[in-house]
Amino acid sequence: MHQFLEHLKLQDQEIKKSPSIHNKTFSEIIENEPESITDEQRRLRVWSSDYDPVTRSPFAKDVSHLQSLLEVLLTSKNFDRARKILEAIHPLLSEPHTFIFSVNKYLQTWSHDPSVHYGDLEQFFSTMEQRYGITANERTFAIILAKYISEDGPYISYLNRFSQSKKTQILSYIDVIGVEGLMKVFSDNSISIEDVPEDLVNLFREVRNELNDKETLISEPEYFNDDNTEVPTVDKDAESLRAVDSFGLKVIRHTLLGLREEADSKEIVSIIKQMEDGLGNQSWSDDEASKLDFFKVYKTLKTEEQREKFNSGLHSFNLTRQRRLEVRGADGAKEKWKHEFEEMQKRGALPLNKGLNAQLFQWYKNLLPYVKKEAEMCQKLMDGKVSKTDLSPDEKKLYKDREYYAPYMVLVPPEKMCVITILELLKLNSTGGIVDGMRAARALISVGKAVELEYKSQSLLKSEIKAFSKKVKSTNQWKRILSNKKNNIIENPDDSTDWSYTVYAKLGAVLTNLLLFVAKVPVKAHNPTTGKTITGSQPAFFHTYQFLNGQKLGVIKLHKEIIKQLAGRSLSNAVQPQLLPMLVAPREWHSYNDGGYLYSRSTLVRIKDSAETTAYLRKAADLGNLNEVYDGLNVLGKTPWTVNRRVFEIITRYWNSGEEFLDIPPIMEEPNLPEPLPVDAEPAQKFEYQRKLRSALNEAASLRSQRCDTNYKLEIARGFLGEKVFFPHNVDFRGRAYPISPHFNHLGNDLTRSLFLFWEGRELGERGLEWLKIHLANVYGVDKAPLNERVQFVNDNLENVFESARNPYDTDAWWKKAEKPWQALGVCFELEEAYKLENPTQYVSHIPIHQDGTCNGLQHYAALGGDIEGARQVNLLPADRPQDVYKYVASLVQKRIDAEAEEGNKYAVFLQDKITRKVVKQTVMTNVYGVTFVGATAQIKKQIDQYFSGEEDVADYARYLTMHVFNSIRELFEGAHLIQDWLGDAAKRVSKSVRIDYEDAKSNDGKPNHLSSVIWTTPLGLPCVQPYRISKNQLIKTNLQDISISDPFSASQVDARKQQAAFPPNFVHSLDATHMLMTAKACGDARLSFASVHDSYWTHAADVDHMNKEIRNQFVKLHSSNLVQELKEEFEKRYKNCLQVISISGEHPLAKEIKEVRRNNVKILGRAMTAADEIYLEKTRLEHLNSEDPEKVKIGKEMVTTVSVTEKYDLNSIVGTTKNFQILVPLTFPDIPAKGELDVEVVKESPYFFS
Amino acid sequence: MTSLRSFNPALAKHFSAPLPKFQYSFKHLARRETCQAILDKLDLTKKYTQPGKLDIVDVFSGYGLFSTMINYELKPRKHVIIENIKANVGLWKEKIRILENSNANRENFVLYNRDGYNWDTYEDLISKDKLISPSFQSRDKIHDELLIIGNLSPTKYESLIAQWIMCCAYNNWLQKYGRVRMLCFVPTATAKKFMSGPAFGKRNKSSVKRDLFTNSKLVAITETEDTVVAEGSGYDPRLLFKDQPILIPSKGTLPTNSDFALLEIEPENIVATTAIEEHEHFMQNLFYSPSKKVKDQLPFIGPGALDDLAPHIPDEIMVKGIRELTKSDWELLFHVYDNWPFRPSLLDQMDFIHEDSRNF
DNA sequence: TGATTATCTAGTGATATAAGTAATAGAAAATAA
DNA sequence: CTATTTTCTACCGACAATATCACTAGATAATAA
Repeated sequence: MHQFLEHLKLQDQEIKKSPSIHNKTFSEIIENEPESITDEQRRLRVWSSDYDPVTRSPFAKDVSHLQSLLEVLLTSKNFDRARKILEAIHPLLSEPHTFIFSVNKYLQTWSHDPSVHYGDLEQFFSTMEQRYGITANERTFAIILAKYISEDGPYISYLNRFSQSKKTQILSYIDVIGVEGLMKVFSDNSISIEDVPEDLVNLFREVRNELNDKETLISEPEYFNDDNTEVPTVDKDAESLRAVDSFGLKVIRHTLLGLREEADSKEIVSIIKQMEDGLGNQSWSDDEASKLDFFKVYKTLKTEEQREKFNSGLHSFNLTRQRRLEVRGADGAKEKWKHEFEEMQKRGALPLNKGLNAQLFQWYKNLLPYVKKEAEMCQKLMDGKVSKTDLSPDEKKLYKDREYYAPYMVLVPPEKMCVITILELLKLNSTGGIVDGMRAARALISVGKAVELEYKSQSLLKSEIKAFSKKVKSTNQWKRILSNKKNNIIENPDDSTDWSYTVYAKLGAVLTNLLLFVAKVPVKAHNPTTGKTITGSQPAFFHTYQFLNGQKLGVIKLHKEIIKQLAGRSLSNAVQPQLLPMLVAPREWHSYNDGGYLYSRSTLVRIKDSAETTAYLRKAADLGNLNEVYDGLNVLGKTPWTVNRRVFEIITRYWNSGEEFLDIPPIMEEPNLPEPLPVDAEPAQKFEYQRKLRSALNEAASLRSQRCDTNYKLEIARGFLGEKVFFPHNVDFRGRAYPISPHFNHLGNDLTRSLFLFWEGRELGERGLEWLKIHLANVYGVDKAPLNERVQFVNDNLENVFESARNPYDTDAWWKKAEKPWQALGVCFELEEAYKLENPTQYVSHIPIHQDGTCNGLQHYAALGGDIEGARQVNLLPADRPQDVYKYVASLVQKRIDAEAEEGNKYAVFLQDKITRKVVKQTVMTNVYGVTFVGATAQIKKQIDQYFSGEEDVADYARYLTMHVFNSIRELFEGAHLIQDWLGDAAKRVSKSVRIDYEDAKSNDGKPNHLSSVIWTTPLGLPCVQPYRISKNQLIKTNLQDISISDPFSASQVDARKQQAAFPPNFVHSLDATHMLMTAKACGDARLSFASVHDSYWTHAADVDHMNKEIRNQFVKLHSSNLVQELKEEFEKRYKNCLQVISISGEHPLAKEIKEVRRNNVKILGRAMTAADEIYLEKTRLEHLNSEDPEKVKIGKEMVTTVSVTEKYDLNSIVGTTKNFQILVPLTFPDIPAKGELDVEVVKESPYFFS
Repeated sequence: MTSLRSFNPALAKHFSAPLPKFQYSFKHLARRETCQAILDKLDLTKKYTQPGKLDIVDVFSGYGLFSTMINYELKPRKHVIIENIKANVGLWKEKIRILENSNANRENFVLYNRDGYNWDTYEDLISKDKLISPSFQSRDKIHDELLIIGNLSPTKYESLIAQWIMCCAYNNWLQKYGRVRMLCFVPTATAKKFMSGPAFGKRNKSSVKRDLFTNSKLVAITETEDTVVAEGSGYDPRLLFKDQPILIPSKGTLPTNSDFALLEIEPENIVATTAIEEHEHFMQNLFYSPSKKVKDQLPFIGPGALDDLAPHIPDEIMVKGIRELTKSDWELLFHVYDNWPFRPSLLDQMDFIHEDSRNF
């Protein structure tokens, strides 16, 4: 015992600080620099639990910096520098075997250099082998093989050095060897089909039979253009659309989407021509391809065969467009500005309020030389052509800064960087709570990230071009040949390294600063003293700061003139083209970071700052645990959509009127500002004035941002009219799915949702027609009646429906009174069309029908708790009519209040007749999210405010009412609350626990660190890591201002409060997400079109019955096991090596015993015991107990620690007395609440479970 | 030590009782000797020569030793104690009870159980409850019938002292009756900042405003614990030299070892104009980076400010650091700014974060 | 030349910034005595 | 080790404070031996 305490004394000597390489510039890094790094420093650390095989490298930040430097230096062919970086990486790696990935990266890029020969590669590798003891993997061999091939070396004999299985693996690296290379290899007769990877067999066959279809060879892939080729725009259309333009609907189609490709449109146009007979007397000319309403054509097709052919032709056309969209988007924007600029010049004067685009082009022209110059300076610096010696201190600083970002500045052509900078700054207008401006930090980061995105798209494109070299067939055809290949063929998923925030910020700051410098706007003003009108130009952007509760906030503001020109519109081009909806199905998810768009990387899980989440995810992906998640998401991604043109036209008309209509806000008028006060007004009045002013401005800003947001949605929708579109999805950390494309997606409000149609159609049938009607009733607001009554409701209103469809603009049209009017209108159109047919059931419907869970969170809680009464209220039990929870709660509240009113309670008397469903709804909903009493009171207050004239104290009434609502909810969902409480308690214990690890436990203030997040695994295998930690801020100096961002690499303490409060809702959400993904998979397997908004599942009317069955089956399947019990077991495993702090009475015998142990230890230690010390001793004890050495075990058994003495006691019995003595005990979890009698199977028979 | 001439013997027993345990982050003078020394230094009897006419508004007096002593010295017509912290209200009720018993409260203490932070308190004090009715006096001199005492020692009340200073400029609140002297206990950090002169490291916007709108003295400071005070981390040395503040022994405070300072603030004769509001923004913009020079900070004044204003500003000011600017420098800059046609409106400069207030 | 000391630098932590706090209440965490 | 004071108050999608200075440790330059 004594010795351990002595050892503990030694531990006090500080561990040496690690070097910080992450903010060294490329030239400051020398190979092998950190030789001083010890194995101890390099040791892998754990995140939340040492049970999980998920680790954290202490140098992750440095390694990531070096890897990104390596990549960009290689791209710019600085091989010497890159090599230094490469060798600097090695000592920082906690797992040395991963070094091979970096080596391969170097090797591969280096091998493309013409001056390098295959001998050099082999030489280089053997050097590395000797120096670092790494072993080559198949990719390494593939790289060398590729060099052999390209130099016509003896590649076959090289390949034949390897065993057959190894050969096969080497050949599977298409991205390295390239299709052309593979063809060479395959054409060699010594290679047999057994050597060929399974997924390349097609290619192999193709090669061996190639002679048969030589004529399909074309000289080069169609998109293989240089960056400086012009992107065609269509003048005629731009002209004819200007009228629309003035209403605020700009057209993105011809700049972003209609990058017209003669070659590619040919195929689809010819298909359409072939089908002309079936299309009546319409005819199509070539150049109309870009204006085609593909959906309109598609709908008219009669046979399955036709449709298949059409879809296939369209796919090929769209694939090209999608590529262009992602890779060339920035050019499109520039061309549009240029076009308008030239038009303006032709017409002479440049009117002030017109021609925003021309203005932008002017900025672009002014900005370009500066950016070019900056890039040149960076290049010079990297070439070592700048001497550092005779610089002034200021210049030295500048130099140092430039040295940091230079490697990243020379990657993307200056032209593109200019466009990106302008677009980003305009896009961010009015974000982050800043009116007419943006947060500077966000702006800089965004610009930096946008450059990165551009660079990555470009390099992905380049590597694709390399893989499919020029001489092969059109890429599309090859892709088809290779389509059954599992992995991404154009990229190695291992080597994606994000740039650091420092790089984003510095790069962004350079570009932003230059733009702020050059961008001017013409102004006119009256000089108040002379009365003359002055004209001149002023900076278009203005860097300033704002104070928020006494905190400084860097801000970039836009000039009023620019704001005027934007006039509450959004800039269509500003939507990152890489993130628009897709024209082809997204790439399937194959890995945690591989899926979605073609040329930009998305992650499976949206991660805020948590490297921990990424680590867990990566591990899960490596273990193959995520496949079911992929499957579900892939179903969502494969659902093709189109825009509902009829509804769109109606919306546009109301939108263009500029007036308020339903949920369309009016065009902004001047905000209604309060009258200014005299200067010597009382302080109280002044502050009141400020308050009013703020609220007026806030209101105006809300309206405008709403209008702006809607504008974005409509513009994107317009761009995709008639198109077949897809939405790539990913999930939040709980597994809930979201479309990646912002603004316009089916998760939007009523207006947005009404624009969505399934591309595929399904004949209604009897049931489908009924469901269509039920859907109408639902969106109309009649969703609490039995299904037949809902059908009846629509039947009763059929005339109204038809009338709505025929005269939608009527002032008091029926559809406008619906709860969700736009969607109602959509259904009206559909029904009217259907009834035009003799037999409406034969109508081919495209509209999605929604099935919503009633209080989905509570449904899961009820299933978890087996709580029959709760289950009944949320329709888990079969019933004749749907239960309305809100109404029921309201009635419970009513009962309570009535009772108290009897007794003369004045609150009760007043509120007696004011208890409605609406009053309680929000509180019931948010109750699942753990709303507190105060929060709920605020909600209720808002609801009952209207009944008060001002004098009475509304808050008292609200509080009173809230109390009853809370009690009623608790009474009704007793089971749910028990579960909720259990989850909360478990989360609290975890987030307040201490790992048995001295280093972790030690902290400055003597209190133990709490480092364990709540982590659980969904039934589909997705690890959920709650990302709530106390963030540590990192300061980045840029030449615009310093910015602080939370350091994503810090492993700081958990935010216990947040962990606890958020766990119950997060857990339930992870379950509903699981349910959704399971249902998606099932529906996908049944080939239904499927979409979802968390707890609302969509499909064709005809397929609703089928989907409903799946919804119920999957729910039962999900809840067939005791999920809470499993969770508890998972927790017990994961946190078994953790201690928790509990408080007991100081008088308790255990307390006395512990005091005794502490006293003894203090004597030896010579200082006060900290919690960390106790943990250290306990850790030592456990190590000895678990040792192989019986001698050690013996010592362990004899050791007495503050923790070991607690083993004799039943801790649960101690808790409860006066608590003032804190002790450490092993982490345990309370027993789970007893499950009720509910058999989940019954939901299979419950019609209103989802409806 | 001289006699405690200002100590009210009637309260001797009261102040000999054990000190209250908790102070709600307020700090107080706890020794009669210290208070006496401060009162001697303030020499207020010369400034308020008509005892029968003086009203004292005493905010957050708390423990109240200093209040009772200043009361005993000045013998005011009314001494309004504004307090609403339960424990302190109790203390004051006790004091008044004692005084009433001993001499019918000839000290004229009135307890006003309201929140001293709230502006309405002062409004009601005069208009509704009419405890005092101050006279409007000319702004040529300091008001001699009204005195404000405020214990703003909790750091969170730093905003209050800042606002009280602005009331001097805007001639509102109690300052509308004339230039009313204020005696304020403030945290040491606040005193160091607010009392800094030009070029001192802690010079900030508030200290400029203090310069512009008031004539203030540092009356007393608490003893610093550590003998070694780093350069620039203490008070402005010129200030210490000029005002020769009384040193409050660290054991003479309640709670012990707490640090604070006493300021005597006399409003200057300022005419309230809208320009003052604009100047506030002007100062704020320049003070974004207080270590930079005027020429570096001018662009933050508004779009085009550097080009438009620079020609009107003398070079020697342009190269001065923001903190180095003196009162007259600032006045010159204000003048230039006032004449700039493109100067941004108050509305444009308002710091404002839009919050999404949408709910279901 | 090697050792020692002065000087410089980057990195870290603390503090200030503005200038209504509160219209609400009750538990939990933080902090001071 | 208690009592008081402060903090915070609904989940997710959705991301952010910055300038300055004093102080430290480690690196570099300078100096004297």
